Amino acid sequence: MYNPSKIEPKWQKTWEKLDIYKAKDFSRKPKMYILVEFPYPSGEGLHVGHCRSYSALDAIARKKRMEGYNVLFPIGWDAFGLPAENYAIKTKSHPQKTVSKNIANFKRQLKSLGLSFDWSREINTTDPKYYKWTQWIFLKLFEKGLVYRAEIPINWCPSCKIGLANEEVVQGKCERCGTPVEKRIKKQWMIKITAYADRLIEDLKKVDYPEKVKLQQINWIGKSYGTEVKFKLKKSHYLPVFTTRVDTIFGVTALVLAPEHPLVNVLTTQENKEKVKKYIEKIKNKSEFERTKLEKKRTGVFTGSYCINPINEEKIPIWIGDYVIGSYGGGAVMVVPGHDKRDYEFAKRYGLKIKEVVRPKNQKSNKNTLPFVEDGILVNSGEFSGLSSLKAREKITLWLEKRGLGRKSVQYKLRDWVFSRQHYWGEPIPLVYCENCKKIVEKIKSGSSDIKSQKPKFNKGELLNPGWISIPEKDLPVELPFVEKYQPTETGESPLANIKKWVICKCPKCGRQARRETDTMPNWAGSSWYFMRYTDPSNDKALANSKKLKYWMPVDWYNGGMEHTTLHLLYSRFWYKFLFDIGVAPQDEPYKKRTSHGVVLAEDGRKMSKSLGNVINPDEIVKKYGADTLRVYEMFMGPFDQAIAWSNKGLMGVYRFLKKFWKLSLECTSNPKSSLKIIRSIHQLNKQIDKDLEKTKFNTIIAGFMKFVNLCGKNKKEVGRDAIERMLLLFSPFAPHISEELWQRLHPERYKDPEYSIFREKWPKYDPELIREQTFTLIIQINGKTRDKIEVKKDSSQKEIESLTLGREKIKKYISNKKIEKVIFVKNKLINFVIK
RNA sequence: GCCGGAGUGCUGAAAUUGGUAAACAGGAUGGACUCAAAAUCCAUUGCCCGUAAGGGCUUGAGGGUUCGAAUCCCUCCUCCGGCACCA
Repeated sequence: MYNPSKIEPKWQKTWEKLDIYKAKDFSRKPKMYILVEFPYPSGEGLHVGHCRSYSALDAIARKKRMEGYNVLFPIGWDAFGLPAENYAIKTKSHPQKTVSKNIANFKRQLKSLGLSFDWSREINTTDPKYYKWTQWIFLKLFEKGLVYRAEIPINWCPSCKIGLANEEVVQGKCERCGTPVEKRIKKQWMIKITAYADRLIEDLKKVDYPEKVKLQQINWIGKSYGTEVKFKLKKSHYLPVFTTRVDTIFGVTALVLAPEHPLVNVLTTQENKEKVKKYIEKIKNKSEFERTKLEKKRTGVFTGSYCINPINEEKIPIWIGDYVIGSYGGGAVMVVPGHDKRDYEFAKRYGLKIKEVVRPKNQKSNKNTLPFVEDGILVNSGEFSGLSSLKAREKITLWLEKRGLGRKSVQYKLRDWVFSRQHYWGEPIPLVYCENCKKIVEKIKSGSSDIKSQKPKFNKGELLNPGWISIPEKDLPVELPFVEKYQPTETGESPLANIKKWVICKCPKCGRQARRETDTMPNWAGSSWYFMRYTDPSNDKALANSKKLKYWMPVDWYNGGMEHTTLHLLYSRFWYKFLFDIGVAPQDEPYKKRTSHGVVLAEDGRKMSKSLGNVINPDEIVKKYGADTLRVYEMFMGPFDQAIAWSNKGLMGVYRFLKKFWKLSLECTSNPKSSLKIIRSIHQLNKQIDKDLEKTKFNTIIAGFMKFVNLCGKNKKEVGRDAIERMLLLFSPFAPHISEELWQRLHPERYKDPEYSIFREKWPKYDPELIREQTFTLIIQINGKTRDKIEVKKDSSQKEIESLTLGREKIKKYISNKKIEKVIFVKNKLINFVIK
């Protein structure tokens, strides 16, 4: 009887004792670093979705070990962040406590699945020994001038009185209480990820990611090429405007500024002051949701000022409009109503002129419907009329460039990374604010004090952010103090701000009183470099030893969810590039190959959630049917990268299969040799697995195993030990417990060595000679329709086959007295007679 | 709106350098075993006509290329994912 609850814990214990999955730093074997996204240890426990991707990558890790690789397959905990904080608040227990409790539970669950993680390298982002290095990396970014402070709007829930992360805003409302979210301006730490935008796009060429992921990252970064045009204001001031369609510049009939544009006040004339003020007030009161989702109508107000179009000296009115984004392209747009949909609507609404300056190619008539938004041929554009849009963009930009009125320009949609959170449960930002140092830095900056003669030396970040001073490396980590009240505060400040004792400190630069930064890092911080820490998890001199980094990095295969494409995956690539630039990382890309898994939905097709009561608990499945059943089922359920609903019936099918296989292998071992049919079939399966596993086609691999077991079941007398042994070796990465148990029953003598395990065996190689078929099924078609098939000797010539097939009764009947027009012959595949 | 992906039996799905459509599993139906149920085993199962032999049809819809299309091209519909006033 197959009894997984008996054999599984037994082997899990043995494997742990043998330390069989430990990765060795440095080895003559080739290295293979296989990585799964480390989980956030939630209070709900392990999700069957974790099991899906972890068992799949576990199978790959196990196979690679058997193939002779020195495999690193580590695991850890991403335990900082809002969910942990909220869970702690909900359960009224300190996050430190809940996190360690949840980790213990997760660990037990992962171990009960028999995953081959190297537990000696377990890491935890909330461990001060770990986040010391998260803080260190932040300080390096600061030191190199990539960190700055900016006033940016955050999501503010007026009811809960806290700042919300974007992920917590659902359809413009607070996730918890449903109150519409407002924008509040707050000073935040920013990291200049935009400085790496080009490299983040360019280097995608070097890596093996799904095209979908690459495209999504490229779109997210959103690079567009265009021209910055300087519109003349009064007193030789200029207003720069970015456009990708400089070919339409003769059609400009207004400029529109974002409401938050810095020149709004200057440009508003006295008589328009009141109107503009009211308008901006109205915009501010609109929530972001209303501005983007509900109200697609473009509104605006005239400032009363004009500027001069540099191309033709035309006088252009300057407006303010809510459809212009402040943070993109300088926050100003040239309105070309004839050739842009939004501008057209705006112009119609406010009675602005509409000019046609581009016409479709091959069209001469004047009855052209505007707006015409595609490229075409320029008209009404002075000396540039007649040029194609493409040519005109080039020529006009050049014309402007020569006169100092414009230049080529590149814009990105990617914004800098908002790096501070006003929450408790995160890494403290290792900076202090010192009034005294601020004065000194300001003096240096104003030139009244020479930087070289200054006693305390300031780094680039300190000069860029006057008053903000780095904590010296020797004083890291800045530990998160234990507090009683970790709830978000009414003021929107981090709860750390209330701990006077912690906040007030000595400035490490000048020794005078200073105060600590009380904001913490976002939960993306710790996960942006964790894969490096696995190479050397307990190093206290560096984030990891450079030789170990050089040996293990880059990650050879990284699997994770699609939802991390534009956040975690982009952030961690950015940090790795930065660490490469300062000589810490050995390459400029962290992951060689990325694959992604689909989510596991509930049986009803909806997302699993406690409130819907449709959650599948892996513990129960393991208890009832065993870890092997769960693992194999989750690999079999469907294509790996696709979202799939759970099915208890499907799970049962896999359980039946394992039981069948158990019986078969115990019955068929007295016979040493299998028939050619059986042995050939297992070699074919061997080949299929080698091919399909690289493509993450786990479902077809499991189907292959089932097919083979069915074949054996129908031909029991032909099945021998040799086939079963090979099957066990092939099956072991997918269903490790049952395979090892049956292997032991086949080879009890080998297990006298206490160090022995099936996982110390070599991965079997298939014999290409053996699977080469002598015959094949010839498809006989008439006019492309299959009418007959016969077994034919391989490599038969067309002549041989023609005489063979034309003699057949069935074929004769079809052809009868009709004329054969053409014969199509595909070697070793088919013959097709075209008749009339 | 833009960008990406997909649409195949009752269900999850296989088949992609164009060449046997529906592998494998679930479900269903019938049968064996059983007092009975569970478990197990056997058979059937894309649809239509036919007792059968056999024939016809079939990969979201329509068109095209081809000896031959689930696969390539065009138009359209639907669903999923991402972005969303990015000038």
